[in-house]
Amino acid sequence: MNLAECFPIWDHLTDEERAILQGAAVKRAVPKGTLLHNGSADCVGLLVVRSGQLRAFVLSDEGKEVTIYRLFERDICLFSASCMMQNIQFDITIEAEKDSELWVIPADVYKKLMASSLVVSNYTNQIIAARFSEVMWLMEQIMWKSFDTRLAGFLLEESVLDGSDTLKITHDKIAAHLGTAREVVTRMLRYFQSEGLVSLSRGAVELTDRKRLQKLAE
Amino acid sequence: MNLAECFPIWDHLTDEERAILQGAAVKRAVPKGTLLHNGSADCVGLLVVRSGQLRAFVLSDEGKEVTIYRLFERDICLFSASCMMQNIQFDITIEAEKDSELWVIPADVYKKLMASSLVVSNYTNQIIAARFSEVMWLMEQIMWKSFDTRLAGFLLEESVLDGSDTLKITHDKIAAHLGTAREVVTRMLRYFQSEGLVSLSRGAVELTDRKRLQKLAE
DNA sequence: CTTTCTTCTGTGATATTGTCACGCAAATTG
DNA sequence: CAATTTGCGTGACAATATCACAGAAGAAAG
Repeated sequence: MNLAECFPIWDHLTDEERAILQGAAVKRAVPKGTLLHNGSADCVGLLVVRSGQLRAFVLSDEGKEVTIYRLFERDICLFSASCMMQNIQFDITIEAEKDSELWVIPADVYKKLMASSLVVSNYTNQIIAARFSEVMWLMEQIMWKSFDTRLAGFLLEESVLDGSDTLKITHDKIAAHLGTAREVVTRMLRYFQSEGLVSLSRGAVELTDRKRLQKLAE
Repeated sequence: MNLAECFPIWDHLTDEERAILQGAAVKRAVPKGTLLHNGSADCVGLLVVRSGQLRAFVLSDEGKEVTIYRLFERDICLFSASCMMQNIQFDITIEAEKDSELWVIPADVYKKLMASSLVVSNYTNQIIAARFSEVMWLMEQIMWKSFDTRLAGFLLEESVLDGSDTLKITHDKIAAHLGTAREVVTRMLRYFQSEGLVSLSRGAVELTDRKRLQKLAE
């Protein structure tokens, strides 16, 4: 997967701009679990996902987490380069959720490009707006959906991403994704199991009744 | 308050761009309580606050609310023109919280400007990033702060905005701002009163111990 | 100035979710 | 195989949300 395929605006760039991007971009392969960006501590630069999957989440002082969105093939992670926008006043953490291959584009290179290219600037706008939308969606979920609904939705989403009915995931991880406590997940999963929606085993959740889960998730 | 004073980038626009903006902008005065934008139902265009105060909030299906941010003099409200960005996938509602004077700039005019002016595009970026930051802040508050903390913070903020220690506000309104139920607000306020932090009367909350409220709000 | 109506507040009962404090069992390591 | 780590289960309790009222203060109507 080359850069051109990841940037839908590639065709609208000048030869010079393409050269700058191509010249500055560095390939990087990271194994599952790698921490790619840690709040305001670093400013690795723009990450472009060539393959694999990243997770963006918020970390509280006490170490609690909530996943705010995911990044897949061709997605661009701006917030690993949030230092280049002084108006971004929050910290996000990014980790590789699967073994991934990335392009890394230094923040200052992209910043210059944004400052000089209308196409890049407008495209960046689109990206931020898209992430913003995901966060708003999450907020509405957190505020107004009950936990069973959110859990059912999460399980279904995971099973789509994994392409399998049996999720290899611990209650702890699920809790971190949803921003709640492990016990809460355990209890709800047991309830789901008693209702025949899932089947549980150590480190795994098997979805046994997608239809009813779907209904729960609305 | 003219347009130039509201756009920090005014000096960086071409004469033509200024003329376009100036020609398209319409003054509008609205009384407190006016609904300026209602989800995806309309697309009034960009709102620029000449004076007064606006409130942006999210509305659930059941009619519950949370305030996500406010707009003051010189602030620009993009989301009343969110129709011009197809990546914005959420609905917010905007209302005048005080009698306000606005400039209204038609969405298509601004859209064209954004598509042709690097300065405008980058500035729009900044605005979105700023709003995004406010929403992220709110999310962290909702997720990880207890309700007494949030309430104390809200009361202090209100008293700054009103420039008074005695807030003319009902428990219902407070609940809508914070996205919770009226009873919850009532109970916490009673507790605050029993602790000597506030003094309550019908339709009003008087802050009697700012220091301890501040400490509560961290 | 009463009466009526509406808005705002208070409160108990109950449901849901979060927190704390454990204990146990399955894997993993030495 | 013993020791340790990791994941899960559970009861007790705290915080917040929901529901169902009831009463009180102010506004409107007569």
